[in-house]
Amino acid sequence: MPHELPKTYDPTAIEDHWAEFWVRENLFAQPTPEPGNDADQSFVILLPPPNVTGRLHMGHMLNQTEMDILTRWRRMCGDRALWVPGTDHAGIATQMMVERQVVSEGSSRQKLGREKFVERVWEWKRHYGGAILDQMKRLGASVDWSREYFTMDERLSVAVREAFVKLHEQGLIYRGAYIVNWCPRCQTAISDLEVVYDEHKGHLWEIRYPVIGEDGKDSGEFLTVATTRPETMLGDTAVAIHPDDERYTHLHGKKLRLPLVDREIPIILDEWVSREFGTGAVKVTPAHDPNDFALGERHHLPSINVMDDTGHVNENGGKYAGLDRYVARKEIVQSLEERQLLAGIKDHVHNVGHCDRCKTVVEPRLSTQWFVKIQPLADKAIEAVEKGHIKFTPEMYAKTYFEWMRNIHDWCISRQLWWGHRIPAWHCANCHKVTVAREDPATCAHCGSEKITQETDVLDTWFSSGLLPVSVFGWPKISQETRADFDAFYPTSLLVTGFDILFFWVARMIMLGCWFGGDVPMADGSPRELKDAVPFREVYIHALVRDANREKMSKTKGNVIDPIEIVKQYGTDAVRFTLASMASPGTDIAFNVARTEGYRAFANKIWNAARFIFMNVDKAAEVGISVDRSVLGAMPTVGEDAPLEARWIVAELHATAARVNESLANYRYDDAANAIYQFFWGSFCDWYLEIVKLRLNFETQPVRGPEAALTTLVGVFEAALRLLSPFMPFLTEELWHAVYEGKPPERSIALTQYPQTSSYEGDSTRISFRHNYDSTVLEMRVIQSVITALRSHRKDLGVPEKERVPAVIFCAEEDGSLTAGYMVEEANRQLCDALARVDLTLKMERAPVGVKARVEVGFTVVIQYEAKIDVAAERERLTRDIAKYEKGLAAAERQLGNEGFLAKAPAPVVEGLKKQAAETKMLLDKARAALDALSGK
RNA sequence: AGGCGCGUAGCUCAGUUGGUUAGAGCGCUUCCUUGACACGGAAGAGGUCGUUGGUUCGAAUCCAAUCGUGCCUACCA
Repeated sequence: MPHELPKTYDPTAIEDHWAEFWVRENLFAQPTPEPGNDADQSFVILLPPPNVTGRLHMGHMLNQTEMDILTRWRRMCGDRALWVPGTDHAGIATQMMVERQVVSEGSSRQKLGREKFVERVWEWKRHYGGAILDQMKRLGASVDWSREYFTMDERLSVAVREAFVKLHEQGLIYRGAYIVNWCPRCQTAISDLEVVYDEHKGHLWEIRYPVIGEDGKDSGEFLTVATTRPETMLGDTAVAIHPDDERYTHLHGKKLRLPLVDREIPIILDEWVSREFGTGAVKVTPAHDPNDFALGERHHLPSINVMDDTGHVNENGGKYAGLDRYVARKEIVQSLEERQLLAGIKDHVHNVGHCDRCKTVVEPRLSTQWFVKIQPLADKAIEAVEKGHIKFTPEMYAKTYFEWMRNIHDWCISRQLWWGHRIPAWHCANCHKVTVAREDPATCAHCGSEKITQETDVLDTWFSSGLLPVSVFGWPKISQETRADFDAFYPTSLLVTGFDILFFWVARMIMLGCWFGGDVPMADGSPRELKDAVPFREVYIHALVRDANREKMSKTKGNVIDPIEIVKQYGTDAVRFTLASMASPGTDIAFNVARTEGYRAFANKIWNAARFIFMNVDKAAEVGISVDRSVLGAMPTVGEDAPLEARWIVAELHATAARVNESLANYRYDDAANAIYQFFWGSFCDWYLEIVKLRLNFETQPVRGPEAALTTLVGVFEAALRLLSPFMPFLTEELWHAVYEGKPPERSIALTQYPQTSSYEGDSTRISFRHNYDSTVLEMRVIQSVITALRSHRKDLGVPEKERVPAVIFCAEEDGSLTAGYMVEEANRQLCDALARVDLTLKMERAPVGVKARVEVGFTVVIQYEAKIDVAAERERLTRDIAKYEKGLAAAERQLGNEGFLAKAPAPVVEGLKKQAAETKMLLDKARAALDALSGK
């Protein structure tokens, strides 16, 4: 069956087909292994769950490309590879989205009521929630779709409830009134990490608070405070000054009358107050500021909440009640001014916190919330990394991790939302105590009353996603029958994620994983130690994908690159390769489509190499020669008697495979990708294919030569496809199937063996890669440099491209015997003849002076061609060369004359430099002679 | 305010423990539509490695200072 491939590679024509094929065939499903399997053989990776409302962006694509490369690589290396996909229910984002939808229909969340609204969210999720995973399917991510999770799934919800109840039993969950970041628009508490600070030009209002005299009446004196949020004064319960502030010593023990509210408040002394800032007197509003709250605790001050859920002044605000916080601010400032209590307004630049989701200004607010007492969990999480049970790449992120973990605050886990895991706590109307339970209780655990109602708050989304590494493998329901997954797949091998997620997934998964993973005994029944309780053994952190100008992508700037669009234009493989080749650990990726264009060209190059190969396979078939496909699938080998190019390309393939395997083991996707690129294009196509063309003359040559050449050609190509496959799964899948002409030994290239160099050892009739690599490559390099010198020289002389010309290569004694040794071989001279289009003669002597020549280390070539020599240009070139050589030689001689260098530098370095100096001297002499000869004319 | 990075060719980036003449892709110049490929081939040009000082026989690499630049954390009213 002849191969029919179009001249240009068109990714769109094949990618959909294979993407569907991989999913349909369930190719990457990793069934639960039989008990007793070695967990060390597993490579397990959990997709950091994208937001269910999300669309795929470049960051995801980078993240997934890296995971897919590793997973495909480990799978092909023989590991039990498992990549588990899923999505996160994303409490606030999803609720917001559906709420907007409901409002656009003229209804509202409140009108629908909790139950109906939650049903609406589920409905939305069923219809649109799979978008990002569908995109993943199209991009060929080799995940196990049969294990797809959603954080609100029943089995994962069981884990959430278990974790909550357990932490509660352990005394690590408490409920209380504290200052939290409150979003008045989302009407929920949000985490510190969901608050983004923006610099904002505001004001510092200075307000005069009347001092109350001994008699209980205003003394006529004032204490001036400074504030950026004057409206919070309605809730002031003190004013604080520094105890050593001499300006205010006489006010110690006095009271003030809070303007507009007429409340008597004390002056308190606290060293926290900065004497330099503002007026040195700070109003204290414990219900609306975390620092003030702490002051209030220290000084036993009451907290007066003056704001409601929506950011409006509440009934405690007297006549300002009902006003929006900014309207209230304006009116309060005006009232103060009218009463001459405003001492001044100064411009003040400060940071204002905004809700990460909706950009509304966050209101620090006292409210009753549920918290996790985090220190015990953090301690374990710190220990796990300190002891090396979890390794970070790049290492510097461990520092960031420690920094954050060591300064951690208790975790506010309650959210005033409807979409999420509802907190399993019931309040009793009778005894007012709380019942926390695994199963919904009918009565209060304390007094037996039936008048109990479930807590309305839900849990922070991270509470559930942080549990994923344990929960996706069955925790907490680990029994003798159900534990096979956990035994085989926990701890997972690796988490791949962006640095911006360090404190979300990474930190939380480590804390919760170490805490609950340890509950599950090992397969042999022994207790699980911390090193095996960790959720993953390694963390690889990648950087940000920026635009071509290194700008951060953002919707407002309009510079967002949609990966799907780029994929449509250039093909998935090209985009993947772009990301991989730039994914150097710790460096942001400036995504430039010019580069993707280059890798599309690379794909096209391989495609055309395949066309060439298939063309020859077909030609061979016509004369009855067929390729022995039974030798494919392993690492190609050749005998010592094989022609140079065959020995060389096989040696290069082995070297490349070694480098790629090593690079991937160190997360050097860039090194790995570049090594393959260099091999495929620079070695295989540029040199090997050009040479092998000479061998594939089926009509005129004896059969054995072309047949052997064809076998090596196909063998190396097939192995190289496997090497490239994790990076370019689509192209390689297509061509690999074509190599086997529809009768492949596996369903997919992804299930074949990854090229390894170790398989090359042990067979003495074959050249050993390690043993012969150097000599083969050296020989080839010499041939290449001769060919390049000839080509270059042709250009200098202006020889027409197609013209075949006589040439002489001079290898004098002083040049050493290396080149001469190789050029004595007729086969090698023939290679030079063919690739440089010359008729080459070897002369073991010095090149004649005064002849236009090309001088190289080890040899000189002269092409016999009548050419007009541009004397001026030639002189300029020689002069430039001489200067370069002189400089190099002087530097080398200076160092060689340095006794310290000779005494201390290692011998190979000294030897190398000596050799280099000699070579440079030779080149310099010849260049000088040539210049003299030129001038003599 | 603290912490962490980065500064190498026109652009985007490699350069692992200091060691021979600092690499790649894209872009650029010249020539070539030769039977795999013009998304191609061939040959080239292009860098005092931000600056200054130090350690060393030897520094892009280590140290210090300095300039520039980016990010993270905190959030003094």
